Amino acid sequence: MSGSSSIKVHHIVRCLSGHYGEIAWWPGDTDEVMIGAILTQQTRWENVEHALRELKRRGLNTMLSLYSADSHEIEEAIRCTGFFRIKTQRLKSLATYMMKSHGSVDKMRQVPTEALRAGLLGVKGIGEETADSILCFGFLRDSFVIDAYTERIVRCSGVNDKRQELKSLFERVLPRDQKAYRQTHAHMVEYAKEFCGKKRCSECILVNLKG
DNA sequence: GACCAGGTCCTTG
DNA sequence: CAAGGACATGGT
Repeated sequence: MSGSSSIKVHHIVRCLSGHYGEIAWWPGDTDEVMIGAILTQQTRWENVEHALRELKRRGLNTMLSLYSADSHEIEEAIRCTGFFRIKTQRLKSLATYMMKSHGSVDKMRQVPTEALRAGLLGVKGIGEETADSILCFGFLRDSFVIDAYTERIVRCSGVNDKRQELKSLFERVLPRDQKAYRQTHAHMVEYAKEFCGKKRCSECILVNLKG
């Protein structure tokens, strides 16, 4: 919470940026980011990609189409992502929120970030990480995503704040550049997958990537 | 077969 | 509030 944590986070961000540079992350239009954000919950991205292709093949890759789609068909398309029944409900809930509260995805673009975030969090099945993913990657807002990986990485450096604290910490440290928000999150995931196996996280970032 | 994956919700203590 | 279980398929 103090300056010490800010410096550590700043250092991590700089190290990762220097190590990975600019990388492509989470392509897709706003609808597909919203869908992918739900599908990727506790699931590998490769499985999500497969499901997204399957949805697209059936013309179910938009909020509008999901709104009126047959739930069983959605379930079939996203089965490979696991939790497919509950995720189908969540997609339906998000599509319903979009329709009832805004009328279209384009209308959502006009909503201020905080209001949109509150609306998304009101949807059952959308928590902080999913909401921030949608805001950051789908609507290009300055809302940093804290996931399990990010939490694990900063913990290796002795930053033990909880997710809500981490979010504001990162948002204080990062430049006011939306692209930096996206890149930094991408770097966190990339690094964690490479070095932070659950078993031995002892080799922390400061060791693997010497500042 | 065991264990984990870019979470979230619900129930208990 | 913290902890534990449920949701489910696919890869190592």
